[in-house]
Amino acid sequence: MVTTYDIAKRTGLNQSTVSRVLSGSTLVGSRTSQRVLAMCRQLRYVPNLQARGLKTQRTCALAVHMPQGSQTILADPFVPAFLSGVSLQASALGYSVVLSYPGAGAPAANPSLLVKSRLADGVIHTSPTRDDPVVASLIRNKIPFVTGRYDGKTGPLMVCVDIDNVHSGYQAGKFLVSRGHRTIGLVTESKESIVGQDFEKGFLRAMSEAGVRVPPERIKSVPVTFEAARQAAREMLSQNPCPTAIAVNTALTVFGALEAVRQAKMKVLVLGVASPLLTSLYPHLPRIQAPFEDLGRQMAGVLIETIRTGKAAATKMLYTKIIDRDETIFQEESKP
Amino acid sequence: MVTTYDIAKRTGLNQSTVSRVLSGSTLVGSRTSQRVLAMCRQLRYVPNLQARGLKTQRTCALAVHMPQGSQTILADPFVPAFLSGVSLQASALGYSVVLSYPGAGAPAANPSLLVKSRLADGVIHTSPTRDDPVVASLIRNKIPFVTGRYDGKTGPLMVCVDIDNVHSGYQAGKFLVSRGHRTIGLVTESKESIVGQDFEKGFLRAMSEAGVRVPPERIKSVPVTFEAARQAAREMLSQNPCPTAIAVNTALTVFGALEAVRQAKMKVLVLGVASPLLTSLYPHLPRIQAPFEDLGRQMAGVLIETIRTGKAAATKMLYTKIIDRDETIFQEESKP
DNA sequence: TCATCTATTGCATACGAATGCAATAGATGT
DNA sequence: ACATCTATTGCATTCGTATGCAATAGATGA
Repeated sequence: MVTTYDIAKRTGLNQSTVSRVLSGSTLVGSRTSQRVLAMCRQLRYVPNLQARGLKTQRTCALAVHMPQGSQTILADPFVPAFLSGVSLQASALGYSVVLSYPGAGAPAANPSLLVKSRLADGVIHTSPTRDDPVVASLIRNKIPFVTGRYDGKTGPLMVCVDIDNVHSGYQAGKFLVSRGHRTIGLVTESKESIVGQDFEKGFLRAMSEAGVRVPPERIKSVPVTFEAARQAAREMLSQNPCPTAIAVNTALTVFGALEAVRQAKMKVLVLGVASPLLTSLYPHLPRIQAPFEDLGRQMAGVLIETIRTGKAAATKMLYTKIIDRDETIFQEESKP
Repeated sequence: MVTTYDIAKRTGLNQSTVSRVLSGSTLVGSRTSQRVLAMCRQLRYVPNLQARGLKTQRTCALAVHMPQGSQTILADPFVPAFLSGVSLQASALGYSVVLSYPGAGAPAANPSLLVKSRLADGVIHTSPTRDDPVVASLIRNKIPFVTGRYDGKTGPLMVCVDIDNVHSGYQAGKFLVSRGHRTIGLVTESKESIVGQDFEKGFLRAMSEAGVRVPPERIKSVPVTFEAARQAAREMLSQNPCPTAIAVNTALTVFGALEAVRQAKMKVLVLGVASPLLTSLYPHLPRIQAPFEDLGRQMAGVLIETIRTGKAAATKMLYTKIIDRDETIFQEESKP
């Protein structure tokens, strides 16, 4: 392994000077600096980040804590897009990414431990649950972290970045109204989910603004499964009056609703959350596109800011778009 | 931060003794050992892995290098399942996981750099391309790594672990024959792909063993897109004789083939690679299940073995299963 | 020419854990 | 009681980098 001592020896300088060149200190003469950098390239010097971290007390790494329910998650376009966003932004800012998985052994299972054992400087925590013990632990240990919308206790180094689902529902509702629909059904994930609640809230606001009444039987909360969504949509389609459009708020349940419409052989528009597969299967369908990759980007950026400044960056909201035949409409015009 | 010195001070021992207790040395008295461990718990001691790594020259971390084509990848059930397997096995063996992404900045974009900068001890490299420069770099730098099937140059610390696609194709063909099919079409990914070639090879072997002739127009290689697969299947369905079954070798193209069958309103069996969505949409369809999570597990395990022993572990092959109405058949019986 | 000042560079040490070697304690034998 | 041996423990150093402080060079002024 090539160290700063090797560079120093070959250039006839002191290790400390080499170190200063590498950390961009202004205390070094430009000729010396050139010489050192040339030698570093020649010997293919790569800094030892463990040693650097030991000295500076920082790791320049972010831990990403993934939710466990692989079953739910696997069907989602969320993970790869999100991780890609996190990775790209992190590395653009000089940070690397470490994974944390519940169910794994220590310290990987516990993001607080990951930070305390100096494998990361902060944590990205996706989809917190109510009274999330992981969040509590992060606050207690004064660890910089960013999470989704969270109702519980907050901390001085905690930041929230999330997709605005109220806005998403509002946008969806407004879009359908603008397309002439007046009898609109809604299929959201179960009542316990904040995501689902928010979407419904926004949707209903759009309806009331448009003067459209939505009777309770036209709003169905279901578990996030294909079958549950299909059942719900099927029941809705047999109602009188039958909806001309159905809004759906997850990337999986869309397929259930579409199947119901298909089986019923009816012309009912399904507006759901985009996934690459949905685009492939129904390229002409309008859809709600959630910015998962950007969510990763923003979370990484905001977390690094928090780590660097030592105080929580500002909360951030991201907005969905409605995509219609490859044209983006309703992009941000109705953003609060 | 609580260090071994703090533990030493509070127990009246020397730091070296504390360190020995923590690393499980036999050179320590059991009473002393108890005392130290109790104090560690009391002070919530967490070892500083940067310091440990600096001294031991190891990081106990694996780098996972993900392929870039997010477009292809996003539709796949591969990423989340695979990462989950890697994470779980790695942490079970005391390792953590670092992400490497092409397109990211240094060192995250280059797994060799990740190892040289001491962020990981070895690399998991999924889906190598022909003459992969990343593989070449890993070999040149004598870095322990595991990758998929690879035809090019090999190295002393390189291990291959992959899903046996010849076997998968063979299994698929044999299954369809056992179900009475004799006119069978095949849709594989494009000719350049080793995965597709292998699948076809195995499939054809099964056909010839069964004495079934497959004319060239019943074998189609297509790009991995919904639309290309649909076209290919549609053409096949208009042939005379029309196939009674079509085998498809990716998790995305299945949907294209299914759509073609559906539009043609024909009763043709589509046997494709399983994904959670496929299971949701067509729960009763038999399907090829690829062990992505296990692939992650095995790759992590084999890599850690290679790191620990300093020489390449044995190459490993994993086998797909055919799932039929929640019963697994053809599991390993035809494994070479 | 000499004093003074600034721009560079070198020296020494610290970060926290691991480990070879020396030192000490207690146990054992005679 | 003494020597010898083994089981523990302590001491000192190392890993590679960063950084406060001291030292030196060259530049500037009078």
